[in-house]
Amino acid sequence: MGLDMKLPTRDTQTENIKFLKTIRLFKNLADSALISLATDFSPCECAKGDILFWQGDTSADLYLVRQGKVRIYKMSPSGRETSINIFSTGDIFGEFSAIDRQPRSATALALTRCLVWRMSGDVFVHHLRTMSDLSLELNRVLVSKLRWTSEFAETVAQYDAAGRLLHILLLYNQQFGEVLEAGKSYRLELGLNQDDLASLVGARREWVNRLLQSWQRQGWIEYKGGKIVIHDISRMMQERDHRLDGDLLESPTED
Amino acid sequence: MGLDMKLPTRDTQTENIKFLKTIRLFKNLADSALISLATDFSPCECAKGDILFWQGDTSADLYLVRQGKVRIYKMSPSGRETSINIFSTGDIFGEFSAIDRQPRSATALALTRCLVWRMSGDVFVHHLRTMSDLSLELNRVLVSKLRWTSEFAETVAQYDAAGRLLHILLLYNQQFGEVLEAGKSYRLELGLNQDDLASLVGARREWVNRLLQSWQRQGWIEYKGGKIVIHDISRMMQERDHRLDGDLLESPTED
DNA sequence: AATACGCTGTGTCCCACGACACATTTTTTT
DNA sequence: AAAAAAATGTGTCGTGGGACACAGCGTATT
Repeated sequence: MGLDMKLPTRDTQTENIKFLKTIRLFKNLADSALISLATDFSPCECAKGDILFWQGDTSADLYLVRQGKVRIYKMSPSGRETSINIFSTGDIFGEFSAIDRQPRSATALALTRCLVWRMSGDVFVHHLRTMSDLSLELNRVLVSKLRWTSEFAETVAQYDAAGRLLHILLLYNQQFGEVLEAGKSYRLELGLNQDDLASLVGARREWVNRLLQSWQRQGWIEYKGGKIVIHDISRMMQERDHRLDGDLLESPTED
Repeated sequence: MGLDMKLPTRDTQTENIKFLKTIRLFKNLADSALISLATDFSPCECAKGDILFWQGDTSADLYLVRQGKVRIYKMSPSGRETSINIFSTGDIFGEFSAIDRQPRSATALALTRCLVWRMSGDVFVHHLRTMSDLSLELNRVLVSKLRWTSEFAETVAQYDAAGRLLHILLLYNQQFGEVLEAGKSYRLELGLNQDDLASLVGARREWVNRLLQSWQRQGWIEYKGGKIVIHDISRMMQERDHRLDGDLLESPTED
């Protein structure tokens, strides 16, 4: 969109190594290991709108985002888009299929023009096998994802629709929100319309609309064309927690 | 409860090895590796109702169920118990904390008298570090759990309460159901009362009761004191899918 | 400029499900 | 066996939120 700068296609080796060191998965590795990894990544530029892989296909490459944003999404059986993840510089994705050779569970779409590094799944597994530190760190990374995902899975059902919407917005804000005033206001630009949001939280578009409207009227957020400005994040978090099943009796909050 | 047989406290070494080979995480390992693992597990008998670890504590042992059932559950902030998982013979749990040294995210409770094998987290990590096959297989196991959990997280919100209950019952049935007639009827003994089921699916006990009653009246299941007999599993699956958001328009099923 | 299509706002109706209130049954304790 | 506690069954009422219908709007297309 507004990104018109040149993508860095010709980094020097030391720059590459420095970059790899910023990735959690790689940060504990020796330089020699990093060099070996770096040579097995092949840079690959893609245009906005390009598809890196499709849900269901059997490719098994691993990707590392060097520049830009990639969106991972899934189609539900009813054909609606569900579950979103946005990866940007420094994030790794596609590792599931590299590791277990199962078909892709989602589609990866370049949201902006971007530069990604790609490594074949076989090569990655080879590195895992030979670098025990890498494999161990991957264990840790996967465990932390799993903790997070389980936490999420276990709590979704405890929220009502409004709680789920707040929950998801706050989660995305943590990941992608641009800070306007720390602990207070943020800008979230997900490129999701109300239909997308609705399918994410398992609600109807109309209801999402009404919720957003009402929060907007309360002055907590501003919603305009997929862009959300959060004015009072702590109020939103409070409201979300308030909507946890069973919490409803307590805390005599009047509005 | 009805389990009065002796727990096997003194298996021979070959029996132990044979047992370890039935575990997905270990099944590809060489015998020498298995022997080394087996000696680092210490068997540990516990009574029904014993707590193996508490949510929040900093123990980091890994457990392998040799006999019996263990339930993993969590307290929501509002103090309600959310049951997450039930493990039985051959299942491994507690590996998260062993790997990342974070506090336990849930409590482990022995549902029956059971025999578990325990290994210190440090020792386990040591094995991971020295057996690359083990670490690799752990990565695969974690990825498959992640795929499963994400899938679950993404779909829960799409079901109504009845759909979620069906969904969970069918999942548990896959894991623990005793086959009465393949593809038709099963017996499920979870040791969960209606309150537990309700907290699992984010519904009220009374509603769960009404749902179970109604399915019972339809002849699909039988519910008695925590034991569920499924009479017509395909009918239940059909009903569950029917309740997936967005599927409601199609399939003119009359009942 | 005109038609069209995708997104957003809002009203109206209605049912799935939560809240509360008890009755009844089963299990546990003494 | 009696008493207490836990779990289950059922009625009544209120509401969150889904279904449907249609009215702006904005921005692509011709």
